[in-house]
Amino acid sequence: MPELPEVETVKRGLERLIVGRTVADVSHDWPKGFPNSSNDVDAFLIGARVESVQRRGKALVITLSTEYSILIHLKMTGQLVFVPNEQHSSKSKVETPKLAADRQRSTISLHTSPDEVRFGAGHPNESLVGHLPDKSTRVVFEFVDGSHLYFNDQRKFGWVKLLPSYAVQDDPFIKKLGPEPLDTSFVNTIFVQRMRTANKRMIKAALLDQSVLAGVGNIYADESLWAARIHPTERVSAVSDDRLRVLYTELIRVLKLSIEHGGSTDKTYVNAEGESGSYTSFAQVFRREGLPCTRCGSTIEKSKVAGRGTHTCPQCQA
DNA sequence: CACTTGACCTGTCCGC
DNA sequence: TGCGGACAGGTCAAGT
Repeated sequence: MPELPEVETVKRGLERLIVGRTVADVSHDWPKGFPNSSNDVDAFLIGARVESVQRRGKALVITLSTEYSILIHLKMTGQLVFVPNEQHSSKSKVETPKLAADRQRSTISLHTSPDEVRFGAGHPNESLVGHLPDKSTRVVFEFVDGSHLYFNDQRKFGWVKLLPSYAVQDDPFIKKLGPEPLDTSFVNTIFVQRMRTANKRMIKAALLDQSVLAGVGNIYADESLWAARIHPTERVSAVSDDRLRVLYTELIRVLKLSIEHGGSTDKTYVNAEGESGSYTSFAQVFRREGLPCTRCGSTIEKSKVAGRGTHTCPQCQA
């Protein structure tokens, strides 16, 4: 369930790994891979050089030298995995430590949230790279040097679009997104303003609304509300500016903390090669129902708010 | 207008 | 061991 920090992590990885590479071939035998475009796709992709990788909310924008851009949304189970050329040619060889290290660095995990690791919804990192493409692979980009970028999506909720670069900002999905929480211009007064536009709604619903602000999903909504001691069902209108500013601070803190951890999976996951799971989640409430609140010891509860699984401390967020 | 529900999907887990 | 059903959650569309 990639949210802002996970997508940001992927963006940074892709920036390092695919910018400057030239597309040699693309296979996209999938309705949501480049819909509404048939043979044109190849014309604008093949031979195109990757100019930049950007993130907008939970979406990725890959800008190409053909003045076309690829817009990608990972939704729940999307992954983008880069596999360098050596992976294929060395498949049957005994893997050297150096090769193993290269492989670790080249793997970008989209299954970045702690629960994904814990509950095994994703591929274990160590076995993923050597076995691609697999049955969840929807789109494959091959670069001229023989490396590949795989778009995998178990549940097919995600999508990949190709559109002229000038049209990205007018794409319906991009167009309705609110401001980026981590922009330097997104100060606490802006946050309060944005939240007030959803004043009548439950505060969790407001946080999740991508048009209020972009990038917050279920995990960081729960985590930031817990940190700010605000109950998810509280109406925004019932929360003072002061408390909203606290929420702002906690939200930014949680998002940045997660990015520092490589997008909410810690290094255990990325470095999972042969190392047993000494993984520890930084999450304070998310998927911790039945466990003690780290702040007061009360038992974390799970309920449904705005149609989503919601985790709260009955004491701290009373 | 605000909110809920269902749809989109598939893999996993739980209870019988 | 198998099987049905609940569940996961980002986003959109339709219904209340």
